[in-house]
Amino acid sequence: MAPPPAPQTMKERILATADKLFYLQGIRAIGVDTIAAEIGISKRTLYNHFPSKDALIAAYLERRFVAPRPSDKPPAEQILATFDSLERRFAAKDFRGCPFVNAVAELGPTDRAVKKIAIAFKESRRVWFRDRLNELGVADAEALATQLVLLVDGSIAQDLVRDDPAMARAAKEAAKVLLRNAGVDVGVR
Amino acid sequence: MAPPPAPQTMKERILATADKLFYLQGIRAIGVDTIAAEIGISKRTLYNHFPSKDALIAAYLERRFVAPRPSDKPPAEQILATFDSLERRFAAKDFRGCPFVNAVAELGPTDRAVKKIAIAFKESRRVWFRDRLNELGVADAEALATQLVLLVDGSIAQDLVRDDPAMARAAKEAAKVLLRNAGVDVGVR
DNA sequence: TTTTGGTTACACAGACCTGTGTAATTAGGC
DNA sequence: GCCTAATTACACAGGTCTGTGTAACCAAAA
Repeated sequence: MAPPPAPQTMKERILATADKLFYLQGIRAIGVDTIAAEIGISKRTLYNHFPSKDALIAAYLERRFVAPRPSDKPPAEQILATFDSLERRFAAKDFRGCPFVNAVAELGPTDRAVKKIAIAFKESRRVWFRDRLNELGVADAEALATQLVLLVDGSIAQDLVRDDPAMARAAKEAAKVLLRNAGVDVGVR
Repeated sequence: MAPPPAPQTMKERILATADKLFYLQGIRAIGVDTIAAEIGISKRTLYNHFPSKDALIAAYLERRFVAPRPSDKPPAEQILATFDSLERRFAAKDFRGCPFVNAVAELGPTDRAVKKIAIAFKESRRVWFRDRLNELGVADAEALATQLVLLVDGSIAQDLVRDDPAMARAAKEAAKVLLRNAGVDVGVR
């Protein structure tokens, strides 16, 4: 039924390893040598698949840019589930904040390409919230969606420095207040 | 009346320059040579004042750690004014996110010293909100204070990638809802 | 078998980094 | 004038980084 485990292409192996190292230790902190050594390939092979480290960085971020899969749960539940999933990710010891925000923070105002991807990602998340809110018939879905992404990114930043998964719960409680204030039913208070 | 412009000590000049460069371009992106050259001093002089770059980084962050000055305005106003001040900072072209979050993102899980300072800073901000909320007699000041810092850090992260000062206004509106929900009078809706 | 394409080992250029060593120079306090 | 302390110029060690050049190798396809 399931297709046989697709033999990972070399490119994918490189990307997966770059992802792990870049995300956990920082993009500037990891050299291409380190990535190649981790896989056990030569640096030459890596450069045969990516013309430069910058290209690898861009591919790393693009690979992180996955759309949330559609759900058939009620929109309000979907929204709140976001924060539960956040809490689970915070609890994992390999959580290190938002890769897009981190990349922008690290690579600075220099790197236009990185910033562009980060903006697209953030906007996609905001739009996802907005669409769910529209399904709920919320009046100013745009504004509320923005407020919800603030809670998401705020809890991520806080957890990054404090390592406290409770930040996700705090964000969820705040989100409930905002939703209720917009007329959304989020269960008994 | 005003004291004569205190002749900036060498140490302060170094710190001020390190601050500008570290903050705007990133800590890893700036070498000590660059800092010395920017001031027009020799690298040797810099190392006479700071034993290592790590020490300079720590001093940079500690210098950024300034307590908000006490105000005699009503607590609710003080809280909301936080977001106005945030909006002004976002509008400045030299805003580049929270230096503490950026440092943690950049220097990774490696640097304990940096993380420690960042945690202390974030906690001090939370406590400041909590104290204002207690003055207002809010029931669960701890929880609400946490939610407010989420909005602050969320808007900072969003502005970092999107360069959109409106994030501060969105955070302020959300804060108003949360405050009103806690029984605080924040003016007519 | 021969060809082809990806891979490896390895050296290397050129740049940048942190940190040190040293001797000459400057400037202020006495 | 003299002493002291900071500063300077400058070289350099030792490390890291990105990216390239090259010749050998291996496996599978033709």
